[in-house]
Amino acid sequence: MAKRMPPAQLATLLRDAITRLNRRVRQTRPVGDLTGTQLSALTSLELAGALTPRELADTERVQPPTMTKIVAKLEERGLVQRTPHPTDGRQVILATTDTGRAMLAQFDRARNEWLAGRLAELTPEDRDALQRAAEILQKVARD
Amino acid sequence: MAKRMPPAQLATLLRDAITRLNRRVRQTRPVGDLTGTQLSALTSLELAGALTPRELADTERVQPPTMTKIVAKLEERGLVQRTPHPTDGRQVILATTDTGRAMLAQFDRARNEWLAGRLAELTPEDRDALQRAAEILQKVARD
DNA sequence: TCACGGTCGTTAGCCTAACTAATAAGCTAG
DNA sequence: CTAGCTTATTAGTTAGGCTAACGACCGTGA
Repeated sequence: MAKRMPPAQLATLLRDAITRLNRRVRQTRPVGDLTGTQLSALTSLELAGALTPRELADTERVQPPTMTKIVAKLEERGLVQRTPHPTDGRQVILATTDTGRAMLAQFDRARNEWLAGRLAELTPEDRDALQRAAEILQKVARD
Repeated sequence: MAKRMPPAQLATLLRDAITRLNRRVRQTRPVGDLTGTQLSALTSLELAGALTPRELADTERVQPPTMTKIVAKLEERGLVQRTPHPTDGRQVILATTDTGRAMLAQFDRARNEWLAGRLAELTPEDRDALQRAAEILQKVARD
């Protein structure tokens, strides 16, 4: 591995690597027509269990009106379900439907296929390094 | 660090980490108004020296009409320059102008600021891990 | 108790960025 | 020299983001 570099240079290197990999992964968008944004929102919702639109917007780092549109499309396809909030009449509770969960599993598999294949070709040491890095990056990205 | 995980699971973890970090970095769009797309195209062009619109579209993994629009905006701001192809009358040669190069340097600095700050807060060991990971990811992303 | 300020979700309107289809211009091989 | 390919552009559509504005609803303080 190359010499230890200053944070600014590492930032450039990391950003470049991540941008490229991200494009790469996005290109392998599979059959069916959930866009990346929709898939991401649906995933967040599934992970959280149930969220209000506002909460989902916050986790997706998007403004509420944007989330309104995204949710509308997901609802159109029967992937998420709205129910009224039990005590607060303003709020709405969003949750994934069974259809949504099934779709999610299917897409996740297809989406991961390319990257997983690539990773399988690496040495176990390289994979360990990436696993550690992923955990660090999660922390860094978290606000 | 967690137990060693199979490639498919690592792929999910990595993809998630990278998606989040990418959004984060994109949010720190600096002063002046070059969009991410425009910045990316300008960068590719600068790295390659000179390209035709088709070649630039290919490197950006975008369809030619999309690149037409991007280039039009960059040209409007005097950041890239078109010159006719010496032998093929259909083609056009694109290159960055001095203004474009200056803008590029400035934006790159601003773009890195947030991430570099974040990285500076990590331990040297964590930074080493990220550096190694970035190098591995470059390889993985390279077709 | 009720009026008023704040919150939640949505609508409307705008912009960027991507796509496909169609077209004009130019090249090249038979 | 013409028929067919390639290059770039134009036109039109869709997704996805934003801000501004609004109606419905909550909760608190006079």
